[in-house]
Amino acid sequence: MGWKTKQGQTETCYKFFTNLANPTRLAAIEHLMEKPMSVNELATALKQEQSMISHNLKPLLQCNIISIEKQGRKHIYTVNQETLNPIFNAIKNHAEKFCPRGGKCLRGDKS
Amino acid sequence: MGWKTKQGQTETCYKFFTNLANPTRLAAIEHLMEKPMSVNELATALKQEQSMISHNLKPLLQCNIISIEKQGRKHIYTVNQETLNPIFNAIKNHAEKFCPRGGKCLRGDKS
DNA sequence: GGTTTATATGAGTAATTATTCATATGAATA
DNA sequence: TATTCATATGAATAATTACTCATATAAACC
Repeated sequence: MGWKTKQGQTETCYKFFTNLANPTRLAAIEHLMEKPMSVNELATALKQEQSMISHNLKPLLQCNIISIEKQGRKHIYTVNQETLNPIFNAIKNHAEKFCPRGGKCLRGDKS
Repeated sequence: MGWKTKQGQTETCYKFFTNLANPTRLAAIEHLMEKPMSVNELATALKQEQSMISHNLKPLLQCNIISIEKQGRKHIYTVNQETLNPIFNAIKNHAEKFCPRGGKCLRGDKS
């Protein structure tokens, strides 16, 4: 496809949004925003398999949406608040301002 | 899945990011940011079928990421700059600050 | 060094999402 | 009102992405 070789913001954004357009990864991010955690802690919190969490953290790490700090055999993941806060705020504002009834249009609700 | 019924930012963001995590839709947005356009103008600019453009504009419209103004038989689409500008700026900053060599990590480049 | 604990990886399958082609709708104009 | 132009929709298929299970790696501790 043409866009794959195209330089510019579109391509950069595509990768970025792709990383965030996943419920497991977003839930992980939401939890990590509360406090940094290890893979198993996240797996427990999200009631998901450890391998699934690992698989999903990987692309976030590659994009520096999260970072890792190894403490012994635990890997503690931390979110990049500097990047994510403004984005989440922008979406929150969007939902409030442009979406009727508290962002209903953003929730897969067809009514 | 649990997250589908869960209230809150995660779910709202999921729908939002899903809409943007697509190369065709991002390319359309990029073009519409230059100037508002009709479906056929976009199809020509992106070298894509008209029906593909229509299919892709639909979810963006539902989320108010773009808006429509009907001029006769033409449907002119306009991007919601108020929402998109801060998000794209945040990603641009992220790429510059956190990604080596101009955001290479965001471009599916494994090197 | 062997064992336990923590995380990562690979490969196959399931689920989701995108795209295409045919056709429907709907507005303008002859 | 028949025709043309512009867009939307539906349904089938293609492509992508997520998930699961088995297993590998790797650090800590005995």
